[in-house]
Amino acid sequence: MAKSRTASAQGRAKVTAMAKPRGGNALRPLATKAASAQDARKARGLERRDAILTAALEEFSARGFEATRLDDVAARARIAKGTIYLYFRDKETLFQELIRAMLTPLVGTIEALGAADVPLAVLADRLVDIFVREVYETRRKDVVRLMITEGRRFPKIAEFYYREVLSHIIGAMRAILRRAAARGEVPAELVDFPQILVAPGLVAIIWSGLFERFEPLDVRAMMKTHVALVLAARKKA
Amino acid sequence: MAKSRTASAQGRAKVTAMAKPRGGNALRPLATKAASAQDARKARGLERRDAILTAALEEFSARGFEATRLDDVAARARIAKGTIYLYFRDKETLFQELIRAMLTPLVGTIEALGAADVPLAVLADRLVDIFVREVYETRRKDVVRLMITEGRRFPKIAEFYYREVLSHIIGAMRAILRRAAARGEVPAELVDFPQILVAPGLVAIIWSGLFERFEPLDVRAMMKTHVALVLAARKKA
DNA sequence: GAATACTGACTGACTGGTCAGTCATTTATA
DNA sequence: TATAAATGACTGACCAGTCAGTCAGTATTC
Repeated sequence: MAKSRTASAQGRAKVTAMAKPRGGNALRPLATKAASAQDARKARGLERRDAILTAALEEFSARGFEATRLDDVAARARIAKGTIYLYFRDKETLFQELIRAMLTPLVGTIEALGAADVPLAVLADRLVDIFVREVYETRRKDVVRLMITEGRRFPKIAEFYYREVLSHIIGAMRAILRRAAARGEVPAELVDFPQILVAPGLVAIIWSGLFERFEPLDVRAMMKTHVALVLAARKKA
Repeated sequence: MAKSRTASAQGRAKVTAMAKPRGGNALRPLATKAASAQDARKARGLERRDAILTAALEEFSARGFEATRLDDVAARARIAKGTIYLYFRDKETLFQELIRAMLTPLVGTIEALGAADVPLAVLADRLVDIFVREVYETRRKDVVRLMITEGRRFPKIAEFYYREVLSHIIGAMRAILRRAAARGEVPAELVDFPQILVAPGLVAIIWSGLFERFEPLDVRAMMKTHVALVLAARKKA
C-alpha cells in the first residue's frame, strides 16, 4: 500500500483544491438547489452508464464476450475500470443489459406492425424495410449476432432474449401468417414455421460477419426475393 | 466449473491410458492392418490424434473456443496435456483441424448430388435428407455451430471454411437452381441467392442450441415446408 | 463571503485465480 | 541400449473484480 501518487509532494494539493472558490452562485431556495443538484447528478450517472454501454457494444461485438477486456471497455469509455462496477454488477450483467437496452425497443414496433390487418404483400414489404433499416444497417445487427454467438454459454441471457424478444416476434409472425393463410395468401403449413420467414435475415447477419469479404451479399434483394417466393406459393384458387 | 479431476489419491492409473481402447467413435476410417512396426506406430499415432480430436469436439462444442481448457481436452482423451502438443501446434490449429476433419467429407457428397440432373422436387428431398441425417443428427451440427459462433474471431478459419466447404456448397446449389430455373421449376431470381435454400437449416441449428428447451422445433417438417414453398413458387405456365 | 467539514463518484494498483504452452524427466518400444 | 513417445509440474502472461485513497463539489458554520 502507501503507493499513492501524491506521496512525494508535500500536501499542497489539498489546500489548493480548497482555495478554489468555484464561481459563486446566487443564493437560491434550498429545495430547488438541492433538487437541481440531484438531477444533475442523476443525469451524469445516466450519461456514464450510456458511455459504458456504448463502449461495451463496440468491444463485445469486435471480440466476443470472453475475449473482451473490461480494461478496454473502460479505456474506450474514458473512465477507470472500477467505475464500471459502480454501474453494473459484473461483466455478465453488463452484457445482459446491453442486449436488453438494444433489442427491447424493437418488440413494440414489430408487434404494432403485426396487428395491422393488411394484405401480406404490404406487410411483408414493411417488415423487410424495418429489418434492413432498424437492424441490419445499425448496431442492432451486432447485438443480434452476439446473441447468436454467445447465447449458448449464457442460458439466462438466452432465456431472457427468448421471453422478452423472440417469443413476441414469433408470435406476431404467427398471427400475420394465420391471417394470411386464412385469406389464401400463403400455404397453411407455413403458420407452424414462422422461423422460415425470418431465416434469410439471420443468415444475412451471419454471412456479413464471416464471408462478406469473399462474397458480398445484397440483403435487401435477398429479402425481397424471399418475400416474392413466399407470396408466389399461394394456393392458386 | 465441473471438476472431474479428483484423482489425487493412490489411484493413479497412468499406464491404463494405453491399455484403454478408448471407444470406437473414429473421425477417420479404421486403418488397414499394420504390416510393419513402422505402420503400427503410425497407426497408434493416428489413433491418438483421433482421440484428441474427438475430445476436443466434445469440449469445444460444450464451451466454445475460449472457454475450453486444453487440460480438460487432455483429461477427456486420457492423455497428458503435453501430448496434445505432439500432434497439434497450438489450440487454434487443433480447432482448425477439427473443423477440417469434420466438414471436408461433406463437400464431395453435396457436389456429387448436385451434379445429378433430376427434377428439383427429387433433388430437394435428397438434400433435406442428407442435411438431417448427416449434419443435424450428428456431431457435424455442433461443428457448423462452432463455425458460426467462433468464425468471426478466426478469420483464417473462416477463410478456410469458405474456400474449402461453403463455396463448393453454394456453387452446387447455384448449379441446381440454374437448371431448375431453366426448367421453370423455380423463379429465376432465386439463382442469385442460394443462401435462401440453406437458411432454414442454419436457423434450425442455431435454434436447437438456444431455444429448443423453450420451444422445440421439428427440423424435418420445417425443411419440407420450405421445400414445398420453393417448389410452389414456380411459374404457373 | 470565506473557511471548514462532509460526501460520494471516481480511480487504478493490486490480488487471486486461470490457463496456454514448455521442457526436464520418465516410460514404452525397436 | 538407443530412440521415440508421453508426461505433468512449472512458468509467465493475462484479467475480473476489489478497495484504500483522492478530490470536485456541496453543505454548514461563523
